Amino acid sequence: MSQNQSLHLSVDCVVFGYDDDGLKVLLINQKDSSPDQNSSPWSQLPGDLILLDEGLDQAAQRVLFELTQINGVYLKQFMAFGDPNRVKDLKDRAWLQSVRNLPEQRVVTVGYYGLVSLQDFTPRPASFAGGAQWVDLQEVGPLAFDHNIILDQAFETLKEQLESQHISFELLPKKFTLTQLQALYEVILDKKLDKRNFRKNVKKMTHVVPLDEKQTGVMHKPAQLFSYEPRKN
Amino acid sequence: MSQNQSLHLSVDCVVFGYDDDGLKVLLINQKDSSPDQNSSPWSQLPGDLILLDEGLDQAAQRVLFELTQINGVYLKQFMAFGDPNRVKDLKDRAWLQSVRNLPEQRVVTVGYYGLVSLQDFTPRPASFAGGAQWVDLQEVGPLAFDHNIILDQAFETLKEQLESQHISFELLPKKFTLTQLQALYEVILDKKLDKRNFRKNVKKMTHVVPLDEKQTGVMHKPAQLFSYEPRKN
DNA sequence: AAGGTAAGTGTATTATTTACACATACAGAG
DNA sequence: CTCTGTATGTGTAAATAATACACTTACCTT
Repeated sequence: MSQNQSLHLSVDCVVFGYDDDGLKVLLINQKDSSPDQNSSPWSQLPGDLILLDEGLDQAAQRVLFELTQINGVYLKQFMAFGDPNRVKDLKDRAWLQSVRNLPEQRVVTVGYYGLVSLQDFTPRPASFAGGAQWVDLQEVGPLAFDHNIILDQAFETLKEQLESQHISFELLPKKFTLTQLQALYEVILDKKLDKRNFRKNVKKMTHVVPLDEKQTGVMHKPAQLFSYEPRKN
Repeated sequence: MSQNQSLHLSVDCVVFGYDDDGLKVLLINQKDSSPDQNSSPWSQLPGDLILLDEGLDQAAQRVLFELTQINGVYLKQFMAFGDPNRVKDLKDRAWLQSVRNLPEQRVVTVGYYGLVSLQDFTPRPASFAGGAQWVDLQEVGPLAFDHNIILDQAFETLKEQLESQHISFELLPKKFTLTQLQALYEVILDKKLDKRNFRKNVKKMTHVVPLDEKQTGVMHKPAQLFSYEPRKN
């Protein structure tokens, strides 16, 4: 208790996005502001230090918005990462020096995961010029810091909580077909599901309600559209 | 990014203990080192600031040992608590001033929950003179800071993870009867279970193995003893 | 009008969960 | 030694949930 035990605290957001093309994660590119050339620009999860007067959930929302212009998505804390050396790796030094007052200071981060429907993102936020991009989960390369670990852990948590929490609907357009819902489950759980049985289960979910509306413009029998109506209780 | 965004980080341990008498939680009493009398000594969860060179899990183990002499228990991170005002309450000021360099500094805490078998704690660590005590979950009063919230959240997490992780065995003596195991489940889940069905399920758990040993000194049919043998795989 | 495409639907089979009652082994009392 | 009290230990039938599986329908295109 004698010396100053202060450190930095950040939040990192693992935002999953889904469209018919598969499951993506939102990454940003570090601005290559380092003077020397030998450090290539890494991708990383959107994250930054929290402000001294904001709560954690609030910080996650703010940071995500500042870095990607994405607003109001479902963000849920899933784990804190506190390895004393998690930001000490050589590869990460140059960038830290360019953006932080105290680049050597230890940083503990709180991980959040979030979910968005890519269909509802039309058109994409202009600010994506800023370096944010949706990367297919299969194609994520090495990230800055320990962000690969954080991403893996977030995905594990997503799988576990998919059925218990009502998460899946955040990943779909507001109006969706049961086939879309099923495809989403299949991507996340990584296994094929039986169409009939799946639909039987959905019928039990009282918060998935059919709309008076059908798919249009498809060259097959148009599907019934559904929406998610969370009941407060 | 302009000003210093350092803050304090602590760990708090919610250690559950179980004996035939019920489910308890480990609390410590703040030493009443305040000069003025009008601040009564609060109970709190064992917790303290982390050191700058230790990991979070490591910090949890150390802090728990320093405050209660309890060593090597299963401790699992469950949530970070970061309300900017969580240590700003009037009731907590005096104590903070007596133990911290920067009593006004914001503290974010990472919650861990842990489990011990009270039967295996015979006799109790001498150091419990230091003010640690097992308090029946029903009888926990108001705690310092936001520790009631942390406790509730830990208990929720315990319930959820009881079956998926192999947690329950940490709460029992090394040799236990199936009736003890069942009673534990009933306390945590807060519902009665059917004896036969419960035993059927346990038979499926390959890591619960019968010993060549029976209960002695009981005035009824002695129960088979079991132990928990985690298989590495 | 015909062909291509995904939507939508029911039933039989199997596995899992639930409900339920009596014989057994020991300790203590008489 | 016998009797009584007490918690242990065990099986089966009924209900519920999970799985496997194939054909008709509605729309679009050519």
